[in-house]
Amino acid sequence: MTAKNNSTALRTHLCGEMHAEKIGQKVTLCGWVGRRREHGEHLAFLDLRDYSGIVQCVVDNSVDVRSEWVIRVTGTVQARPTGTVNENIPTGKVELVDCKIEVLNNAEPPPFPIDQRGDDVDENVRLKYRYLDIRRERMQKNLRLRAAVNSAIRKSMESQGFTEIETPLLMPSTPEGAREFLVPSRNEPGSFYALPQSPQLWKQLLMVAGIDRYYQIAKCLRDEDLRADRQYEFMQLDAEMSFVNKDDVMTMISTAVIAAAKAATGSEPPPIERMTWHEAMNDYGIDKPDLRFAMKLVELTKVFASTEFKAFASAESIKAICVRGADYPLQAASGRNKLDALTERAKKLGAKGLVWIKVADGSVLESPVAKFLSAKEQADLIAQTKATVGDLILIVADQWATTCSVLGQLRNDLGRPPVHEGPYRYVWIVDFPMFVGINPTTNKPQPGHHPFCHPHQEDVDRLETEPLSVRALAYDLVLNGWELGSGSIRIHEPELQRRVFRQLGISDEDADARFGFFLQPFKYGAPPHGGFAFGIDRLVAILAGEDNIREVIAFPKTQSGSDPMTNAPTTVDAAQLKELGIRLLPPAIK
RNA sequence: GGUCCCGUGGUGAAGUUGGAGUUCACGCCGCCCUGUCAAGGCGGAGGUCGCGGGUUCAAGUCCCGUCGGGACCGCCA
Repeated sequence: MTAKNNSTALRTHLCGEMHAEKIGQKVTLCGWVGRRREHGEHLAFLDLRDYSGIVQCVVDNSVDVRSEWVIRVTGTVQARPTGTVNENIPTGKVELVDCKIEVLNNAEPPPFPIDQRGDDVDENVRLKYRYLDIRRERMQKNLRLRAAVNSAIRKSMESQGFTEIETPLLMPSTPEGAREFLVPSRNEPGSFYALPQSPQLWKQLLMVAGIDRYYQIAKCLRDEDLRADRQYEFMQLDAEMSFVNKDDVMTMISTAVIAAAKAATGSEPPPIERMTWHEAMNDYGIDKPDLRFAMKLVELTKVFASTEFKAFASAESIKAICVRGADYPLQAASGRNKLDALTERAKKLGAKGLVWIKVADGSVLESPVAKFLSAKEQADLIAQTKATVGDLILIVADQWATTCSVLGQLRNDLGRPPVHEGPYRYVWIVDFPMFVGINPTTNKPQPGHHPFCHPHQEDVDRLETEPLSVRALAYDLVLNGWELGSGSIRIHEPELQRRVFRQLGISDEDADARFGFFLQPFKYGAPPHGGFAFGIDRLVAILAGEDNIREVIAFPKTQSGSDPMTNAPTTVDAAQLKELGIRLLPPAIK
């Protein structure tokens, strides 16, 4: 964790290096004054703190140093007297005595405690004084863990033959997908650069350029609303490689992710399992399944194939989740109010309704609809769900996609633990559909991923005839229900790319106008290639035991996109706007 | 754009059917204290209850609006 030699002109060691083997040595340490414990005229204990830890200094109580003052202490390392060892800190067996104190800087009292109690402070206050928040052990640990992850990824990628190449931050606007941040051009008033949502276009051009294996730990920017797992700006491991299939890509990315996880946690996760998109939707109702808990979707369509119950009679797909009373006693015992709320939730998510059934003593089904279900249906229901007394069964009957997604969301609502809780469950989701549904206004298929994904070779022929049945050579990496990243084999054949664009309602002329600079190069010998990108902030947050990426970012934005410390974003003066040829509209009146 | 939660000395909280800025812990300042380690004891300072309206004899408390923060939905190809 520390460099071999931490001595500088001002210090000989770090606080955290003060262990028993240093006893007898004269050392000089620099750091901040943590806590001060006074014991009469000629004795006080100071906790001296730097990033490596704290060490106790025994000083004369006449020394005037206070909370967070920056001091330089020269003293002798001594074993603590019998009975005064502190087992709770790594340096607890020793202390510094005969201390000479030099004040390097004094300090106002900090607005919040620079210790674990800072965790409970309003996050807005922490962000306003982020430089003090980062002094705390938690943030020091998180940022250094992040650095270790970055380093492990770089080592892994380089050892696998990848070349690190930086790509531009200022690029043309390509207004597909996420909203872009725009940067006005001074030399060409009225024209704008866009900041990259990802280096996608650049890295594919690097494949045309014969780089073969590219990677970059790249900053990406998206002007979309923020969340616990989303910031305007975020870091991605961005990679692309030539002459590969999807297994090559997933193998190499898995190697880097496993190396990062090992660097962060000290233990290597098992090989990353795979699941098709259809399996994920069918069994978990979501394309980023959280495998840490069961409550899988149970197939019931055949059970109710000839039911008298109207709500089930004509449904394409009937599925259930079983909330085990043994695992989720509160949720399974939900009263009428909670069950009504669940029903409302299901309707909001697109279901026509939600059927709830409680399994009471003697396996009697308690439900408003129990009387509509035959004895065989009830028995089969119990058999399929393996429900026992005290369990709650939630059933949705609808089109397949709706049934799955509604139950998948309810499953997460009811059973999902905080994202950082172990165990870590990585999973590759493969065989995503090329298109997801039809856009009602344009009557064209909607892209599942970006439009450069290569269709599955077996499905290319159905691109025009049955577009919704076409699988893409696309894959996502999921950890504990968070999408870490996604990738695909790209289209390298210009004609196939045009066919895909046409399916999306983008004419050849439109494609040339919007992506010409990108498509033109593919005429000059683009190799087959594919790649991947995954979010470093998300991976680090989970590995650091945090459920919010702000905790692993030095200077994050709030949920409304502002920075309480710098007050960004701010207005700019008229001269700056004039130079850019920009005139502001009056504020909208509500 | 939407739903829900939060806003009380520097920090974290409590504040009842509406009745005096009341309370608790930490921090801060001063004094005391020679083995503590989130030290301890005594004393003190510190608040426009986010802001603006309204109801009321009376509002931290009820109502409306607004600002800020958070969780989620939409959005994030």
